[in-house]
Amino acid sequence: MTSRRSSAPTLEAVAERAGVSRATVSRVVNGSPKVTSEVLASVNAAIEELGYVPNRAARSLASRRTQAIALVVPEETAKVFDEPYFANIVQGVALHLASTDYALSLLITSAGSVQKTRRYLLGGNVDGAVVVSHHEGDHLLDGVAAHLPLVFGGRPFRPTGGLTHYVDADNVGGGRQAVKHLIDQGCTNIATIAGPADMTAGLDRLQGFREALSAAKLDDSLVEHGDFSPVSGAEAMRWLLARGKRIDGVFAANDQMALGAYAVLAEHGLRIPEDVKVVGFDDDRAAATALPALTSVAQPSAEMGAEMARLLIRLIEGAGDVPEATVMPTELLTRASTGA
Amino acid sequence: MTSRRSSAPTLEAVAERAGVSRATVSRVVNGSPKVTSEVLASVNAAIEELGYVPNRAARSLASRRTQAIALVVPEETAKVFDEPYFANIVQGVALHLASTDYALSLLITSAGSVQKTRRYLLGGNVDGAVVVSHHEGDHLLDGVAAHLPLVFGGRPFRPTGGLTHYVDADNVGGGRQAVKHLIDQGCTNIATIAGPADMTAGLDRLQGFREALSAAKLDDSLVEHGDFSPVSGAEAMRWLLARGKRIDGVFAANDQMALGAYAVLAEHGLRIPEDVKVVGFDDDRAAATALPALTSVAQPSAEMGAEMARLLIRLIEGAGDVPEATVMPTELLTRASTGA
DNA sequence: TTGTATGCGTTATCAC
DNA sequence: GTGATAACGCATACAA
Repeated sequence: MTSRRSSAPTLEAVAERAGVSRATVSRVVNGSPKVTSEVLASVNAAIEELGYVPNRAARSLASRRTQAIALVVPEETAKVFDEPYFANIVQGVALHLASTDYALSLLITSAGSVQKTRRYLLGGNVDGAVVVSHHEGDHLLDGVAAHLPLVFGGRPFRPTGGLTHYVDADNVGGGRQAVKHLIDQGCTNIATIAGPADMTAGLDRLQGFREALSAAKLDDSLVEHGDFSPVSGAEAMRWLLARGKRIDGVFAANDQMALGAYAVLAEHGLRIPEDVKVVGFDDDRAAATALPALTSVAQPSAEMGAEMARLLIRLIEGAGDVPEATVMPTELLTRASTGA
Repeated sequence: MTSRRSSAPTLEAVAERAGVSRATVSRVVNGSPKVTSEVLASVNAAIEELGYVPNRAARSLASRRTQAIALVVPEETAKVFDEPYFANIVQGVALHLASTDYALSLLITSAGSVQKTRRYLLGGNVDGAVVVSHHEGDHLLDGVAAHLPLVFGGRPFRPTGGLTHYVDADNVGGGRQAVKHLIDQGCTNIATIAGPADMTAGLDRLQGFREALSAAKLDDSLVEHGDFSPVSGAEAMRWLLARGKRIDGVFAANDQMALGAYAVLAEHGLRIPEDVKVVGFDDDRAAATALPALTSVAQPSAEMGAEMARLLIRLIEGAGDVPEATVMPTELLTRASTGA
């Protein structure tokens, strides 16, 4: 049996204690400039003495603002919460919000709870939402953007009429960076294990691959798609080798697929990095501990989370100059797999 | 410029549309049994047509309940969010809550925001909280338990007078399990790299180590403490070897330290598992991909998160039979490091 | 600068 | 079973 909370002191109690009206207390609490320093002091004293803390529900009801934002994560994503990427996004968002006055509601949306999520978002529970999703056809939020400020993590698959804002890593640049590094290391026959065609991150990285090769006037036809899983990476690598062409460099759209390829290369008696150099993407935790350690393109996921939160708050507070797209720089971490 | 939300339909609008009073609509919304099926139908129709969704702030203000719970995570913990343990706890809590009517507020508490967190919790923003912490001296929540139902993740360091409930993994049993496995594999000189002395998880695992050795009448004096980091594991391993006694089995209180020990064993020309068998704890993602793959004790972290949420809700809803301690079973995953 | 009065959208206590 | 009506705790035009 736990004892129940003794009803908290209200604004009115503070008003009486300080000998002023409720309105004045409200002003003090909300930091209004129009209040005498004397009154301010006595009110603050009363607040302190009573341990007053404003009731959010009441405040939100009266002000029509909730001071809360939602972080929407699809269940499939949550299940792979151990992908550092998502965990870091969540962390970044939460950490930034901790320095503001906004609370964070974490929403995990399963296939069956789409309606529930929509209702939650549209039910005036939050002032805005950060959405971390990435698949095409997430109609989940169709129309919501018209009613609620939204910031997406990752470039949406299709343009959404100017009212979606998003924060993305520079996937094209990262892909370019990765492939350029392979070229610099002497590779001339470079293949890529691309991501699925329904995710912009995969497509953008592939484009980076093409741009780098085209700039160096090298062949860019060695392309196979995977679904970001290790087995799909192995599979793709098998197909690439089956083409019979020489391959001395591989750029995988993520580390998991790169590591999947490791095994297949070994099967074929190809050594990394002597025979084939490999670069991944994401700087998965497994990258550094792999043998050989995997060179990878890192994206600043925690910072991206923080940036999403920051932009959302600006949108909520009515800033008119919030950029539709925010692209954050990637970083190439060279390791043994490219002979670093 | 995003267009603003067109004020949502209120309960009153539904009432008018259905030709009944607001009270009746409220009853329908809250599933009261005292309502004619006809009225119920028409009200539901109106709700559907208007796309009505109740306003939480108003509801919470009137009912004095928030239908929200907080998940409190200390910042240091958040920073190691990539420890699967915490990510899984968060996931477990969030996923369970998704099947209920409760919303989840994620609170990351930094050293400087302790007061803010306390205010949030005591300010009637939530009906209860799940606290994932584990260090001694987290006075952060002193006294809060008296006002708000709380469920901790992990056994609190000191008893708290009967009003704290917690969910923990069977760390003692897990430690016992790990060491017993080493014994079964033929080890007779077993050492342990224990966790810090101010964390119950570490202490409990150490106790499991002692119990298993004592049951087998083996020496249990080979103990060195680390702080759960890889370097501390390496350090501890060095000290253990420096004692000059033969060691053919090592139980590390977590995988990170076990992997730290890997390198030191190699330096000393000791092979795993031929010369020394190693067992870790947590089933960190790095465990399976390590070379050799690390045998480890896994704890059901996602399930623990779900259980915490479940218990908290029962507390909130006044159940009197909620157990103070809930201990969840661990599982030994045998891999190459113990010659499996 | 400060106080007064009204409203925010629901729930809950009554009568009917 | 259903409908008025008073809270719930705070913000905010408006008056002073």
